[in-house]
Amino acid sequence: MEASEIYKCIADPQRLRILNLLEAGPLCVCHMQEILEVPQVKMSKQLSSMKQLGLLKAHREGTWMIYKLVDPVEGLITANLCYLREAACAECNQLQRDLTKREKLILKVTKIENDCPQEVCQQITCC
Amino acid sequence: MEASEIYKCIADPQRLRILNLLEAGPLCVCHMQEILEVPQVKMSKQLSSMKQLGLLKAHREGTWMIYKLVDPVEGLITANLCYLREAACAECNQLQRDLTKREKLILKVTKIENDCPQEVCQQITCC
DNA sequence: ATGATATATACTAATAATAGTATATACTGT
DNA sequence: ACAGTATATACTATTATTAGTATATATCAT
Repeated sequence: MEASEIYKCIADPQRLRILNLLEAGPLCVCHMQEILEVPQVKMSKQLSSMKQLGLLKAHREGTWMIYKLVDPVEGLITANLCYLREAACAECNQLQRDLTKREKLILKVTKIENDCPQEVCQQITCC
Repeated sequence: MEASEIYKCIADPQRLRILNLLEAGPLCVCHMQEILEVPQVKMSKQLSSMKQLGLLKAHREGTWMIYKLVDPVEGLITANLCYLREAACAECNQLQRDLTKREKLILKVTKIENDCPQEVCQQITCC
């Protein structure tokens, strides 16, 4: 994959946030939507463009679609996320907040609502 | 500066190449033009957009305009150039070739033609 | 089969980015 | 003042990206 394609992808803050979330583990669309507070259409279109680009893959679990980063993760993505998580800019702080929000959400849907896609809830110790 | 602005900038291979060249030292417009083989208008417009963004600064030396990276160089730029110079993709290889071409050109204009902007030719041992 | 939930796609409108041509400016040497 | 070189800008045409609304598909529970 060419570098410019990757940069074009992460030049959109929303897409960068998606990659940031997924680097921490797979997530289903509706939960990403909830974390990022973005309309469904936009979410879906961005995910599909990233899938097409070869950064993400998806599979279905019931009515949920679970997205994850392809393995191995594109090095340029990893390197930049790593850099940004330490850096100081509005967008960088957002990435941290998103990860926190993700933790809380997974806990909620898993332990409290008991309604979590298997692959997502596996990330916490209860199941 | 927000990360997305920087990514939008380097998402254009041409602009990335400019940053790559300038990280090795200041250069005047016409020499960058020669190295990148790009029309004057395009060169000028890209430089001015990067200057406006706050990544570059310029000063005049006779009829030449010498561009350089602002100091300190934006960390995200440095980190990415560093990564890409080691990486393997068409654009990454191009960056290496550009640096070689830059060396040769500076040598030519300095030693052979004896017609080099002071700040540029300072980079080689002869003057 | 029907309704509910989650997700994707088609289509359109709106906006932004790029490229090209022509022209302008700044400086130098004569 | 004039010609030549280097660079920048204005304007226009073209193309790409994004956003929004409506609609379609897939799965599940009843």
